[in-house]
Amino acid sequence: MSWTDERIDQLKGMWERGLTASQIADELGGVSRNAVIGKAHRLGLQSRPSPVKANEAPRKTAAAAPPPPVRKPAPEVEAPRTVAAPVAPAPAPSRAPAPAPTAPAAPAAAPASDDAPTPTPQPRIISVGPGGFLRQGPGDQQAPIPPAPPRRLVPAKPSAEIAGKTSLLDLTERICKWPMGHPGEPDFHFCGEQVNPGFPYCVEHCGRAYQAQLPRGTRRPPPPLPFGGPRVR
DNA sequence: CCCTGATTCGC
DNA sequence: GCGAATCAGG
Repeated sequence: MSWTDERIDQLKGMWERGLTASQIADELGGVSRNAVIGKAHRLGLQSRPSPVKANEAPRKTAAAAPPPPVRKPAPEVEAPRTVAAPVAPAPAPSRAPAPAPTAPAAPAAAPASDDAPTPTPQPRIISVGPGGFLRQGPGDQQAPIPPAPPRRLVPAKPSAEIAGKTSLLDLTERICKWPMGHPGEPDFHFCGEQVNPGFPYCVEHCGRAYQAQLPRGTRRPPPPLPFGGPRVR
């Protein structure tokens, strides 16, 4: 895979939205986590909290000059943002339910007397597809991208139903991918158990996913539930 | 162990 | 420019 403009845009977007390099990597596909990080840096994307780069000059109790394990005389080029200060813990504004008071006045009694053209209320035909997805007609296409982000984007908070559940983004090679519920439902999630090594599911769900191959001619045991069958929870 | 991002360096 | 290998902290 190569870094097409499109893929680079995706990378930028996800990186800025705070997805981890791993997530971005398998979202894009065809690239490794390292590739994503490498590309991000080459693009000059802002670095993010790294576990390995907490502070700058942590001179330990080494009395003598510490042996310079320096691999390379790093170019002194450095941003003027010299925050040599003793890493004061930034006053992290707790994400409390504190509504931004600076929010532009709500359009409560918005004097709509302006010349806004009446948004012709056309009859909308909306149907619900499998899984609860809304079907859109050709004319229902939204503008490709909502106009400039109104405010700082905050990672979507998981809905209450899904809290603590295993979501699509949580899946890795060692997490059971057995779906719980049905796509489109508010509480749809994945099993999330430790995987049965070598399989995409945990031991229990492997038992559900795989049937032993029986010798020809033998009578089939209890038929498994058909996929479209009664919902089992 | 798993994860994370940063950096280096051969290609 | 690319990304595997490596490093190093959580």
